[in-house]
Amino acid sequence: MLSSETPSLKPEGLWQDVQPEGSRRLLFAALELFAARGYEATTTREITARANISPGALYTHYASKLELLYEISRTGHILVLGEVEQALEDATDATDSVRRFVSAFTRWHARHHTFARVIQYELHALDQAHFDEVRKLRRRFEKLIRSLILRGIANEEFSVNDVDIAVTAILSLGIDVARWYTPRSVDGDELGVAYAEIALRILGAKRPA
Amino acid sequence: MLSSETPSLKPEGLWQDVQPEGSRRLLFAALELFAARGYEATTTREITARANISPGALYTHYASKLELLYEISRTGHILVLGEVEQALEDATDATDSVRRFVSAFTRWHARHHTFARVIQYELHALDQAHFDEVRKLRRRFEKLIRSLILRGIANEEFSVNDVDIAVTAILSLGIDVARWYTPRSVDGDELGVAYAEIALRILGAKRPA
Amino acid sequence: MLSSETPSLKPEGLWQDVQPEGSRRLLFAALELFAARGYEATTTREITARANISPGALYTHYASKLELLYEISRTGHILVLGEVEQALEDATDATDSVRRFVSAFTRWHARHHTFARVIQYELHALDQAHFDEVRKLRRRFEKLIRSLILRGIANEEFSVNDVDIAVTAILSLGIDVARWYTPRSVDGDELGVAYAEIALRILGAKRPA
Amino acid sequence: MLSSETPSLKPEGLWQDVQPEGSRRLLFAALELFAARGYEATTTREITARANISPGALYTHYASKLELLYEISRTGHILVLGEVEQALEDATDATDSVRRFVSAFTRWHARHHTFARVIQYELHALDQAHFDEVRKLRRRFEKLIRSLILRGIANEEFSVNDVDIAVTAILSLGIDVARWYTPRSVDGDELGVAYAEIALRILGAKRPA
DNA sequence: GATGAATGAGGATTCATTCAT
DNA sequence: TATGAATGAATCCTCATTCAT
Repeated sequence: MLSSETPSLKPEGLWQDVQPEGSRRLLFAALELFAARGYEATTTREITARANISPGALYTHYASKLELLYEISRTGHILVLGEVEQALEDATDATDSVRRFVSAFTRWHARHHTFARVIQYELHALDQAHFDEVRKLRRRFEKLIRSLILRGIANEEFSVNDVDIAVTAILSLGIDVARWYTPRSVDGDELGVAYAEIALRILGAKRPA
Repeated sequence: MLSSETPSLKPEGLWQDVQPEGSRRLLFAALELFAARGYEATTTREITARANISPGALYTHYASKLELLYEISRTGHILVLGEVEQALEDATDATDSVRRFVSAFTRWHARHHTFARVIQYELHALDQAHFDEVRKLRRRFEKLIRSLILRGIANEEFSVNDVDIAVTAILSLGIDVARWYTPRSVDGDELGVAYAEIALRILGAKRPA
Repeated sequence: MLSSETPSLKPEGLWQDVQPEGSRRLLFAALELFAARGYEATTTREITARANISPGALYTHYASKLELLYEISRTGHILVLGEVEQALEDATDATDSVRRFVSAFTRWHARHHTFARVIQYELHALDQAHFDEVRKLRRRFEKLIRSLILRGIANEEFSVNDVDIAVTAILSLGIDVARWYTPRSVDGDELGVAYAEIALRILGAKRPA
Repeated sequence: MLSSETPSLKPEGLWQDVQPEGSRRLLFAALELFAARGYEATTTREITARANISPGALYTHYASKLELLYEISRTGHILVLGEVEQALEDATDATDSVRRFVSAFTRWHARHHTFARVIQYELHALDQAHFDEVRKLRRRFEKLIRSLILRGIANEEFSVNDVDIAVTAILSLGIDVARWYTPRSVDGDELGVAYAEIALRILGAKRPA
């Protein structure tokens, strides 16, 4: 029932170089199950069954169920970051940058809502060391959007009451997409565009259009 | 260690009429544990230990661990709804209404972030029937904010591109507070005020102040 | 097959005050299985089956399989020590004392060879903390026999080349009984008497008889 | 950490003709691990890792983990027997023979305490057929020392109450060395000499010196 | 011979729930 | 109502062994 409904737009080339194949299949299986049921509600047997390998074979590839979660979390964060950074490459002013950031960030969370659900809502299961690694990556999003906002304020492109709250709100909107999004609701691209517009409104951008 | 850190501002009178006392203590214990560890990662023994009763006694009060989650989810939703509805009582125009709605909704999620975490992120564990009950309650928030927005548009108080997306974004901001909020970050009241302002910007309100 | 062959002379009153009954039955079951197969080769399911309880019930009584081993080891050492100390109560000179020590020590290892096998050969499985506890008890045997030997030397009852080696050899003889003894070979009492005689010979006792 | 502490005086030429090298390395690896942790607590992966070969390669050399234990047990017994027999070659009377037997037997157990631990305490894991093979070898020690004692009694060199018990005690002392010996305690040669003396005392030898 | 991914039965332990007291 | 011993299915993980390469 899981596989048929949501064909799960796999990010192109996702984990394509993970070898051997069993390792890669485990990542995909765990990703979809963690997203659907949550980390603790997913059993290792469900994962291996979905990956078409025996129960024990999980451990020839990963040290534990938790390591699988960490690997997914880590690569997930790197993927979004990559997408956002790429979107920012040809940006002009702060307004354009924020638009690009928000639409890329939002679009990723919509398109890869399965993946996004895991990296946004299953981190609590990680142990401290792994959690800290992931947190470092997460901080980069915050720094990035904050610097764009500050630039826009300096330029007088934006008019913001409280920078911290603006940062939080803009990231929050994108992250929460993972919670409510289903492919039926909106197209990811459209949502990205609409959310970029919303972000600019939040920032009191002078020329939002 | 759980109890000391976050004194968990108990909503005044929360569950005050739940009898006998064991039932009430179980609700509080489960609430804090579900919030801290998640539903599946919490054991019934942890709950009963925290409630100072024997493991078996849970079942003299509730039919199952799941019923405890349902009871928490249900009352949680009713509480927010009550708070929001009360805030709307003396509202004037759509702008004032949205401000009241968003600041009440946000403030509740901040002050009762423990509670909010459970009702926003642990619903997946409910069975279909109970989930549907809760969903009915959740729909009321959506209907409420949507009607306010539509009124503001009709009044020409607001200027909105896509109503669905505006509804989603505004609720999203409030809900996501449960994920990131800690008492150290901001005061719940202030956050409510700031988020109300943000909501009005999202809606393109003519006189946001 | 285990239970029928060796009726396993239970030390009178052994664990008779252990409550509840499940705990006591587990001790007996584990004792016989650890003796017969070794700690690692014994499964918790074998133990619980022999104790006539369900697999999970082991953990209502003991924290782990290892704790069961520790409990057996600890009480075993205390039992031998008690028997030896009691035997020494009415001792006269060093010669008499050594005779009483060795015959009690040896007799215990023969009669309770099942028990003895566990406390002499399964200690390697204990963790450091528990092992240290048991080692403290073991040192008391060494101190005890050493003090008797030293007294006999001072009295000129004994004539010994190397006290350390004599201590080791005498304890060694008794301990090794656990390895080879079967009820068919010799009676425990007779063996005790014969080994006491051997010990006195080792010590070069003047009047061994 | 295992290898550094106890350089494990390898019996000269031990397994020197075992070919190919992987087979020999496996024997050494298994020997040290079985001695340190016990047979069941040792995994085949630990053995192959220590032997610097892949997990699967064990099975190109031996049919099973158990065969490795058997091979070690068998050769171990043959080695001690060889050493004892060689020591007896130039023996004169029964007194001299017992002295040579006991000191060789004891010295071997001390010097090769690692090896000795395996052949004395891990036999329980063998299957019946292999155990019987080993038992045949073990009987030869008993027969040998018994014949020496009987000769000494006939010669009136010795004065013994119970031959069976004397045989058992003397072998017992040597075997138990494997349990307690560490290179720090005593030198193997000295221990052999001291234990030979003790054996002669046990036998009531007329001229022990 | 050697590799290392894969197997699958079985290991200790957990845990929601039951039930005699 | 409450207890706490007991249940038994399920959990994560291990491990001797196999086998395609």
